Amino acid sequence: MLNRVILIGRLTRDPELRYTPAGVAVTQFTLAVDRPFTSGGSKEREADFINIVTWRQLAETCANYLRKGRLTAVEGRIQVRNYDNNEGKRVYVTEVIADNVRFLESSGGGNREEGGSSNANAGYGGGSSNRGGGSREQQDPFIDDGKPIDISDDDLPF
Amino acid sequence: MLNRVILIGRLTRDPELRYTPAGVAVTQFTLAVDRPFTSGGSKEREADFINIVTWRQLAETCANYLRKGRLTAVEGRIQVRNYDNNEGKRVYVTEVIADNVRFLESSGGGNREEGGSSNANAGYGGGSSNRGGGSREQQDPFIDDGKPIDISDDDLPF
Amino acid sequence: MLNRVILIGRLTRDPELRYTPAGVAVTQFTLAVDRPFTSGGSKEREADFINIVTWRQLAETCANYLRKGRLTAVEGRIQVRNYDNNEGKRVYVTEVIADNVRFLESSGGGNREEGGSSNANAGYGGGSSNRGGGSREQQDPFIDDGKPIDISDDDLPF
Amino acid sequence: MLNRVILIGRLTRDPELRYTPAGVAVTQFTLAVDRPFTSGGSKEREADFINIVTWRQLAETCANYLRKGRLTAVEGRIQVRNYDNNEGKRVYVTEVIADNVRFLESSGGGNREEGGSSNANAGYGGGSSNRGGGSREQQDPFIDDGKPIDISDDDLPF
DNA sequence: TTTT
DNA sequence: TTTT
Repeated sequence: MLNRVILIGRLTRDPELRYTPAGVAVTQFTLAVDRPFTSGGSKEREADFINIVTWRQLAETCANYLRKGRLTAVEGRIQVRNYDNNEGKRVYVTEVIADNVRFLESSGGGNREEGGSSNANAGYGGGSSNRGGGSREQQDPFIDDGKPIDISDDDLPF
Repeated sequence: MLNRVILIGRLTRDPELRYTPAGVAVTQFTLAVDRPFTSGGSKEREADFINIVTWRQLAETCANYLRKGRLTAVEGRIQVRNYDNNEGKRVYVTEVIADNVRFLESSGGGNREEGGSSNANAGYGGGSSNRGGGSREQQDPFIDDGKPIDISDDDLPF
Repeated sequence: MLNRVILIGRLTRDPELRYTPAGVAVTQFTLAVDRPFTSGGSKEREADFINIVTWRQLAETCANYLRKGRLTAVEGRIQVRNYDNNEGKRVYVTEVIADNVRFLESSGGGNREEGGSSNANAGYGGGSSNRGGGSREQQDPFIDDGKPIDISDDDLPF
Repeated sequence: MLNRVILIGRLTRDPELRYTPAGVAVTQFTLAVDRPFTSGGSKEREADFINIVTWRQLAETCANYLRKGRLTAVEGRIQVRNYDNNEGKRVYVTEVIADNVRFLESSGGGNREEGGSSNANAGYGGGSSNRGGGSREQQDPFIDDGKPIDISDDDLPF
């Protein structure tokens, strides 16, 4: 009936872009979301590692501009898939299907692998527009203003 | 950093109340949340089955008043636990830790097991106040007004 | 950047459907959302009265099926408009622009004006399809199943 | 019943800290939240300017560390107050009462008034602990790690 | 101007 | 393993 999730956290690694056999772009990444407390006596801050999936144009934009370590806001819904693994056991997978992603940090801010970002973008961008279709020409949105970026998907079923 | 979930769906079965060795009440149930679309050519409405966990006073109230089939709103955060199963394989479990639950349907409305509700309440309520501590005397909130109920936990870590 | 609101409350009166000069449907209603506490010594439950605006197809469906007193979930974003009133003073108006509305109560449940619903629907529905265009033929969704209804707008700017 | 808001935007000015006659800290600020589209033919990005109110410890922390222009996430609920103005007319005020605020930018990042931040903090901090009570000694959380800060209120009524 |  |  109603299923809404909003998360802010950091990517645990660079996003992974793939294509379905029909050529639809899918990007997956994991968000580390710090818990609002420390458990037990531990001074260590714990986090939940939450799998995010994006589709189509949003997938391509995420693949182009998100990188490991970036602070990111994600809006979407929880989806629970299940499949039978190779031992015939049913496995349940919970993911957040994002329909709105906000890049809260420009390439310069707090990213440990400086300079890697624009290089990787070119690679991803080139590949995607050749294979997946639907990818408009994009510029690195961080180049001219340093402002966070807003992107949404078109809200189609997936 | 920020982790917020809001769901509306129906319980797939009666909630299960347990107690930790330290006597803390924990209630679990599953919410069936209809997806906003039908996939492929199917006319069948699909749902996500999302596991909900509540603690302490909120756990007792949920065990007392929620029943299979009831339309319910849940507010909380996504938590990902992992443990090693008996084959030494790491298993990941995703749950929503609820801190706010709203009962959107009184016992009369759309429930197939009419009258079962107040009976079960007594059973649960008696058990919980003996074992778990912290349970104040409660009346069936549906008796006198038929209004939805609001309950929240105290927001402590768990 | 990100602006998300989720409310559950009851309509303070029947929704009002209008049309812009260009023929676009707009429906407004107010949601009474009980506060999670009682202020001061008062036993009275207070509420916030929050103005909701819906557009186009969602507006027509809300006008057709929502009625005073109905428990309703609304998802949307906060919008702040301002205009200069007839004394030349700037007035600020805050509304929630809904893109998703869930009817949590069928016509039978908790509505004091029994039977008024289907009558009013016909009136609204007839008027709207004549004037506004874009309104598909609709049946009362409560007739055959008594399930809550899900409706969303098409996510266009407004 | 349920009333949840999540916003990400930038402060339009420095926050304002006041105290009630009873000595309770209240901080107000306005968040500029860019709309997800541009209206009409305009290339200008529009924003909603949303008033935020925080209470007690959260108020003091916001006053200490938030500054004009900072990217900030706010979680809370919509509240509608009304009062009669000096012409005897009823005025309605809509605000977001925040119970959770996340500072998404450290003092260095994207702030146009460089260096102003730590100075102002000291001023506010000193004042608040003298007048308001309840303010624990705090360090500038940005000094040692550059990570965003998480703060919540104690969830009491206000 | 407010709902249950 | 699922609800209406």
